[in-house]
Formats: sequence, C-alpha cells, structure tokens
Amino acid sequence: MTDSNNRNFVSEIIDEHNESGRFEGRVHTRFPPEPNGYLHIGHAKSICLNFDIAAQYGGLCNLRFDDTNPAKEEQEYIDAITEDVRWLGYDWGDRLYFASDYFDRLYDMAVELIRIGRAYVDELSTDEIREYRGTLTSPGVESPYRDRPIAENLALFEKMRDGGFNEGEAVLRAKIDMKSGNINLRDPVMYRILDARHPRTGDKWKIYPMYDFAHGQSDSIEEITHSICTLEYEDHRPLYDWYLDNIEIFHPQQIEFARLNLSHTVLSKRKLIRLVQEGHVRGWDDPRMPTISGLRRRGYTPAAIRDFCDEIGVGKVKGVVALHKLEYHIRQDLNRRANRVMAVINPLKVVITNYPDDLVEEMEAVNNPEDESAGTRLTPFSKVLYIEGDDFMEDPPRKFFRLAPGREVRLRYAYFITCNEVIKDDSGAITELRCTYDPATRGGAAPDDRRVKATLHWVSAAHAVKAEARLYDTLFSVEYPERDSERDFTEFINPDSMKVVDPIYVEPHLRDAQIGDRFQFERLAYFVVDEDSKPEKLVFNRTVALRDQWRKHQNKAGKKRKQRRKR
RNA sequence: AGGGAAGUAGCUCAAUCGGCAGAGCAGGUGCCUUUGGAGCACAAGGUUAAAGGUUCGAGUCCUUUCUUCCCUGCCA
Repeated sequence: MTDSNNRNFVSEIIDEHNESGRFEGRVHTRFPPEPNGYLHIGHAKSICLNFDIAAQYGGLCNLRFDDTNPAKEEQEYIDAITEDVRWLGYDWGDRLYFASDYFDRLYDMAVELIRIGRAYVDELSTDEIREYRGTLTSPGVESPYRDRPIAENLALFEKMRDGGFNEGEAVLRAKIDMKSGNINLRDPVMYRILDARHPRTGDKWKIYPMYDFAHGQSDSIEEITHSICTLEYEDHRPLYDWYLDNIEIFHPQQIEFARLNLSHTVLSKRKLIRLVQEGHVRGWDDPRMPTISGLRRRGYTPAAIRDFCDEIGVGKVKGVVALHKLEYHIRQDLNRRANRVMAVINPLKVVITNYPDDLVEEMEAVNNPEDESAGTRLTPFSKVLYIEGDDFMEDPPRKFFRLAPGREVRLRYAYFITCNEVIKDDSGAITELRCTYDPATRGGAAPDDRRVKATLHWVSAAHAVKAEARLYDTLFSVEYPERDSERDFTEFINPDSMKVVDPIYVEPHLRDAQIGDRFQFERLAYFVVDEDSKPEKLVFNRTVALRDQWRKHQNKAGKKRKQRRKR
C-alpha cells in the first residue's frame, strides 16, 4: 500500500546531484539516533524518509548510533531502537554502525587539525567559555589560550586523552571565528573530558567528541551522500562543512527538513522521559505514548505508520499534524486486516421471552467483510443476551434508530427483535429489556422484506467470555500542550486518557486470542490483545474507535442547542 | 553586530522552463448498507503574507516590507 514515490524537496536536491554527477549517481543515507531514549512517531518520519528515499534511488540506508555522550546513553536504548526500526519494516543489512566505532579515527583527525593550526586546547572554565562566546548580537572574544604553539596543543591534547585533566578543566576547540554571526562557528568545542563509562568502549576513553565533530566525519567514513537531519541543524551546516573541508575528506551533503509535530501529544525526548519518570504513564511502551513501542502496544501496524509518514510528506515548514490523520491511517489498515467480532462494553440484559429456555443456536457470522478469505465463524445465540447499553433509549430523540420500546431492530447474524417491556430497579435504572423475536428472520433477513433501521451487536450471556478493556483517549486534553508559556505541559494531561472497563463481554471463541491479535469489535472500535493478557483473563487495548456519525450528530445538535440558549 | 530559515484551502503537501492554482485529510450535503462502520456521489473551500517592479503572461524572477520559527550546552 505504501507507495513512497513522493516528490519532495529532498528528491529534487538528489536529482540535481545526479544531473551534476556530484556523487556519481549514488544515494546513500543513514538514520542516526542517539541511544538516550525511545524512538517516537517523529523518528518514524525520519526513518521512512531515509530508508524510502534511498530505496527509491536504488541506494542504501545505514543504521548508525550517535553515541558520543556516555553520560546519557544506555544499551537498553540501543536494543529498543534496533527493534523498533526493524518492526517498522526496514532493513539495514550488515550496516549497523556506531559513531564510537570511529573514535580512533576521529582522534587522529583532531590531531591533524591541531597540526595545521586549526585547533587548540583551551583551559578556560565552562563559565568563561560561555562569557567569551558573546551573545546573539555581540561578537565573542578570543580565548587567551587560542594562540598556543602547535607542539603545546599536541602535548596537551594527549594529556587530555590520558586522563591528565579532570572533567571541565580543558577542551579541544576548533579555531574558526569568534566574531561570526553564526555562534556555532565561534571556536566550537570538538572534544570534552567525560568521566563516564561508555556502553561500547568502556573505560578506554576519557575524552569524547562533540556531535558536530563526530557526525559529519562519520557520514564521510560511511560514504553517506545525503545526510538528512532536522531544521535545527541548519545553523550547524557551515560547521559540518568546515570540518570536512579542513580535514579534506569525502564531503556528503547535509539536508534539513521539518521534524514532525503531532497534536494532543508531545514529541521531545526530554518531555517523554519526564512522562515516564514522573509516573504519568506506565512506561515507554504505555499505549498512550507516541513512542513506536507505545503505538505498537496500542495496536498500530507498521503499515499504518508508514502510510501516515507518506501522506504528511516532507518539507521545510514547521507545522503540527492533526492526530486524526494518524487515526485515519490505522482505521484504513485495520479495516482491511482485522477480523470482526461482537463485544459488549456497556452491557444491557435482554431476555427473549418467546425463545425456548434451553435452546442454543449457532449463528454464522462473517469474519471480515473486506476479506473473504477470513471465512466465517459460528457464534451462540440463546434466550438471555447482552446488548450495548447505548443501543437502547427509552425515550429516543428523532434520528435515533436503534432499540426503543415497541421498536423492532435486527440482532446481527441472528433475529429481528421487538422491545416490549423495560424493567427497572428501585432507583429507576434500567436493568433489563423484555423482547420477542421473529423466528422467520433467522440469520437477520426478513422473508417479507420488511426493513429495520438498525442492526445491533450482542453476545449470549451464558456463553460470553468476560475480559478487561482499556479505553484510551488522547494523553493530553488540549491540542497543543506545549503552547502555554505559564503552565507546564503535564498540567494538560487528560485525566480520562485511560478508562478500564472490567468486565466486558466478548464472543466465546475469543478465548483463544493471542497477545497482539487485532480485532474490530463491531460498531465500536479496533482492539488489540495486550501483553498483560493471561489465558484466564484477556486484556484488550482500544487502538482507535470507529468513526462515529451518531456521536458527531449528537455533538452538533448539542452545540446548536447551546447556541440557541445563548440567544 | 547579529546569523539562519519558512510563509500556497481549516491541516499536511503539490504546481515541469514563467503558461487555466491542484490533491489527500478534515468540515458540508446526499446515496447506499445485515457495522449509523466501510463504500459511493456531489458541492464548497484561495487577494498564493503584503506592496511595488520585469513580462503578452508571475505562486514561480527582482526590490522592499510584514509575520513566524531556530541559534548564546563541555547535549544531540
């Protein structure tokens, strides 16, 4: 389904390169995550872009971890990220790389820059470096250590490497231009001393390269042609280019695109990690999280995520994509692949008064009207049933076509029934409906061609399996939780983002459902079996509700009523 | 003494060399239906941020203006 032949500004740039012969027609990209958190839907956009555009041009895409800061990075994240990229359906072959693989070569490149007089060891403190850097509107001042002799720099850099300095006592800086309007060019730090154990290189290094000094050269080493990154690196491109030009190695093209923003959620690692650490969600893979693992547990499919990324395209305009677009694509995909089943979430007991007490009939039901090969199943029907509470109204408004006193509706794949009596408890709450059925309508069709306006789902009370349902809503109750400058985004967390309903009643054959199985509960929503499920206790996550015209209608009517009242 | 980037329909994006401003989604109106789902049909939606210029012709080229975003980590 995913047809990733979208034209965009990136493919235009590649076309120009192919015409000019800059990379001899080669296209080689990379996806470069830092292993300091879990991947989210925004990363999916980048993953799809990098892998798909390479594939489009018959090229390759590497997976490379940007692991230059051991203070923040962990093996757990490396494993999770690898799994997520693979789950999305992408294959990097044997090209799994780490920036840390290049630490020796990066070190040699730094020495080379010192040798040609373009890098120096600075012993200013962190605060001093910040002061000397100047501001956005005023130039910086050169460090007193800037013009040390090359030999001294060489010796000092070695001393940094060998642990002769403590953290913060010295850095290696590129000698560029303290007066540049681009602050990244005001003698940027190349290496800092970090007293941390690296997940891959262990205790070998005391010094670690900064992102800017590692990324471009890593691209170069891997002979990446198009290094695609997000817009906030636009200001870094001159530095990216400066390192490559001065070290005189293969020079990829950096291209920046607008990262994804999604309504009703947050997509920054810093904020996502807070949601996890402060306990607002149950973990990185909480089904309310916009992480890949969260979406997976929520029941999203790789295809839906890829189609979504394909639809939103790629440009240089920062915007916010409405969440309903993501939901559109998961409905689209699940409509094709999810088997239908009947389940009642808000049960209302129905007794068919003219149905034999002990009779049980097996009704044939279609598993997936969109996919004939999914076949049919048998589901039991008996005298006492549950229907959805929302499918009955004692005093229905116009346009409510479902069950009401004296009205006839169809029970899907079963019979027409007519409601004759409403039983209530002492408080006046409806506890039971007494209905009669028409035996001639078995299977749901009337021999006399009489029509009913609604078809309801149902389960047989004696046969239904009890299960738990987790009904999710948006994690935040506002569209843009980050927009308020006074209030922290966590204040906008939706208190109803998860509602647990236990029990719900599902068709008996669902007893055998396995973790990860996806279903459409007819007329309600798509659900997936959660990993918390046990054979004796199924747990379903609501992936996404079906589009609900009735509710839309109600909301509209409600608004109109309100407006009328205002007048 | 600041540097960088972006403005096309409600949202996300197209528009070939300068040649009738389009699509998907959302919203609207109908149709259909053993899911009020899915599906189908139709209509609507625009001063292309603004002004000026070049041109037979400008979303596209030039000039100016406006708005929004990013940049002062030894994070990436």
